[in-house]
Amino acid sequence: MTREEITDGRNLRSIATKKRLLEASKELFYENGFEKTTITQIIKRAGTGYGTAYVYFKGKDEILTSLIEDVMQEFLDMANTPFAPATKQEAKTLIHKQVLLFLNMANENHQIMKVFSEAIGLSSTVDSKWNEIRETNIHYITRDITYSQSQGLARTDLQANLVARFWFFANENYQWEVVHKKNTASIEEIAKTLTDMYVDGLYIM
Amino acid sequence: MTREEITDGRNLRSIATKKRLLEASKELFYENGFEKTTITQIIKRAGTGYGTAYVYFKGKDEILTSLIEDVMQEFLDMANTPFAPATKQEAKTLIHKQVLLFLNMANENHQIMKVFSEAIGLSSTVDSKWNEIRETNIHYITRDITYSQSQGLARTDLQANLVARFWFFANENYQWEVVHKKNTASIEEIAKTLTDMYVDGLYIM
DNA sequence: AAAGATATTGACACTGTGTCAACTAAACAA
DNA sequence: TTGTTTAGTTGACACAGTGTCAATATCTTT
Repeated sequence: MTREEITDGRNLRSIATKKRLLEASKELFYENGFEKTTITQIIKRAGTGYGTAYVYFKGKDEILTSLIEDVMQEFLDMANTPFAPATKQEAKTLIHKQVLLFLNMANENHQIMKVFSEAIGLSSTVDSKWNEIRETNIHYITRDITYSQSQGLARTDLQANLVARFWFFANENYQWEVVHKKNTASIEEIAKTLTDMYVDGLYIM
Repeated sequence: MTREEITDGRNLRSIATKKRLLEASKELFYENGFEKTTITQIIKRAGTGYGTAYVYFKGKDEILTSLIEDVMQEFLDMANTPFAPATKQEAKTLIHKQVLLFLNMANENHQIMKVFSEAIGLSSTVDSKWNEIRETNIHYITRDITYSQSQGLARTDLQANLVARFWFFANENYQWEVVHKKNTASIEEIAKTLTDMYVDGLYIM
């Protein structure tokens, strides 16, 4: 209820310290990746003592999660987009837009996403965060497919949740390719191919 | 040319030592995973001295790669299966069979595959090994799609290599689900859904 | 200015890796 | 058989990184 905005000198200092630690971490993660960055490197660049890092964060993991929180929220928000097409063509347009959004977000945040992808598998916290994003996305895709099926737009002989995973997995992997700048085709081309395959495979007519 | 089968007592002993190290490693990897297993644990179970492990392997990575070599070869071999369907229906049958093979192999070798998946991202050697498998598979899938396109069986408005990645990515992720026993549906159901979506999206008629 | 509260610090204990000089044991030569 | 060489084994050591905590510094309040 009451926003405790205690802003005496000490508090301001501690806020600044935490910020310096985060800034330094971000820089180092971008430069050398997550694993190769050590706490010692971070505190040196931030100009603090070793123990200070552990005052603000439980460890390297928590520093990273702190840094990626915003991007992850974007991903979660993006998942729940209104979807109520009346025709197959309309569905295609909506889905295409969605794929583009997804891939472009990956592209724009490729630096932090790269660190993120490295940390999946390295840190169980990051891992479960990504799984949350995954399952949330799949959940909403399933909902959209079910809707299309109920409208007679999509074939009903396929299980919505299985198709949803299929679709998300393909998107996810292309996303990582984009993040690592390994994509052999342009984002636009990728989006077009993915959408065409998907919609023509799932939708009727 | 000349197979140097020196099998004096010393050599036999060293072979046995290496084998013991591999056995112990396998057991521990299965029990506690790759990362949590330490060299000390391994040499204790193998009944050797600490340094001995480093005589036979450069480190934990090399022990693992040694253990997964066989499975990986299987994956590589599997990729290059004859594919020359005359009709869409025939293509569907062949592809369905292939997906089943892929997922079943993952299922049968789920223990070692689980360790494998953990080590991807943790070890650059393992990572690049998996990438090799990936690219090889995608290469052959691309070849098959191109063939189908040339036969007038598949639509030509989609880039074969992009579709191939799309397809492989979906398979790969389902494979990991199977490996981690996270799959929500049976292997048969998964294979059916994947194949239907894919073939109906890509093939004509 | 003394006391109290908060923030900062680096030395320390701990875990794990990889190396290497010393050691042991088998094979061979005389 | 014994001495020598060669192959195989070993654990102590140096090193790198983590996380903790008692001591210290700095700011705020009385």
